[in-house]
Amino acid sequence: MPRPSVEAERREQILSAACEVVSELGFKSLRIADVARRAGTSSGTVHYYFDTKTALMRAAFEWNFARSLDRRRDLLQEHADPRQRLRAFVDSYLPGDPETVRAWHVWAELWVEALHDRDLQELNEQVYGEWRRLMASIVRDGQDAGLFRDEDPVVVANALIGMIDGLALQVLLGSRSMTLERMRAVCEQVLSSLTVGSSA
Amino acid sequence: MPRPSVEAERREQILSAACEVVSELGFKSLRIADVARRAGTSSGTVHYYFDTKTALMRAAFEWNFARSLDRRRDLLQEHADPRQRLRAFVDSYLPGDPETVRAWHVWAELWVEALHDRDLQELNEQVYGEWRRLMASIVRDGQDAGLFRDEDPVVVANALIGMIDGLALQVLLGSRSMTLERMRAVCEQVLSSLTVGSSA
DNA sequence: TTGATAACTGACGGGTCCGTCAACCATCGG
DNA sequence: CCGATGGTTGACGGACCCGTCAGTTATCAA
Repeated sequence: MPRPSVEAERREQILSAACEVVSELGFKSLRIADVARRAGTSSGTVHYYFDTKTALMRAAFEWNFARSLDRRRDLLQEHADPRQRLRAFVDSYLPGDPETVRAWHVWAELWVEALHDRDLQELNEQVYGEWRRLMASIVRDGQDAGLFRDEDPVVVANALIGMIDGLALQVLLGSRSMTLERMRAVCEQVLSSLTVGSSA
Repeated sequence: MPRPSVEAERREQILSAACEVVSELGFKSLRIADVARRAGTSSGTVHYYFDTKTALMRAAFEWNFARSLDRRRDLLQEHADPRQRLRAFVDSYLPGDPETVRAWHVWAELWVEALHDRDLQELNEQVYGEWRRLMASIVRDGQDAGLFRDEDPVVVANALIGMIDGLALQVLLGSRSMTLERMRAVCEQVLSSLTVGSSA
């Protein structure tokens, strides 16, 4: 057995680079050579770890998802109050810091790519399912504590997630009528209308 | 002056074909030759009307938008009651019939393309502005009639549009947990929570 | 009929880029 | 020191496709 395996970290480097390039150039314009350069290696090495461009992108999408979850795992433990937990959770999805923006970009590329790719649709299904599960469970906690209105938590979660997706997209597009701050305001408004005894 | 101008209708044919191909294959995989074949003409003719692929796509996006507006223009006159008007408007965006689905596909491709293209961002800004203006004005009508809660109409419109965008995307992705019917249910729920005196 | 122009065609040049491959390097066990 | 194996490299073949262009057809005015 020669040379201690560097496979894990090299894969990581390449996937991270791939996400960066996708975020900057888009899937359509991504070249293997770009990813290689960004990862500080050669195109041959990229192909050594990922047979095809498709395989690379699929792995990059999965990696992007895994990291998104990781970044939020602790967050859910930090707040005992479901209202604050929900707020913090939603807040973590606002496309503010560069890392979150990058993740959103990759995410958006996945969506459009998945429109014509069954495998990626399956991946989206898992991701979306996980996200919805987390959101619905927070809502349920809040309702059990008598803090949120008594609507179907799954419906509420779907509505919130859909809204966040749609708004984030507009923010990412640099819309002047939907800036980060305005998105934050809309979310605040909607969240506070979820809590009991606040019809205005 | 030779041969009566066929420019207008030929452009229309090509743009329509372009939207169909984009919807089926995605922007990334769209070939000029595909559009030509779909339009029943040659690649040379496509280039006769549109200098570059980029110009073709930009025009196709604009055309898609114009048609979307046309399809809904009458709809807003049909219902005197703002509640029904809002419901019909939202309903017209549900990705049910093939034409609406196709329009959504094109729309989604525009989004992702626009992430890296200032010109397309500007186009998105116009479209989104128009949509938001329509939606907000319905909400305002409803509030004036004392039918809707007294929240900022623009915030409500943004929230609704964001939600519709996000949900439609999941439906288009063939999500098992976000089907057309479930999207319809979520929209119903949210819309009815807008009307006064309905906290459940 | 003839010339002019709009509309159209499809072959092809040229650029791009994926994936392959032959060669190379580094590190280990024996 | 040697062979084996994991890891790496970059050149290149070949496929793909945009945009050009020389040539063709259709329609009109004179």
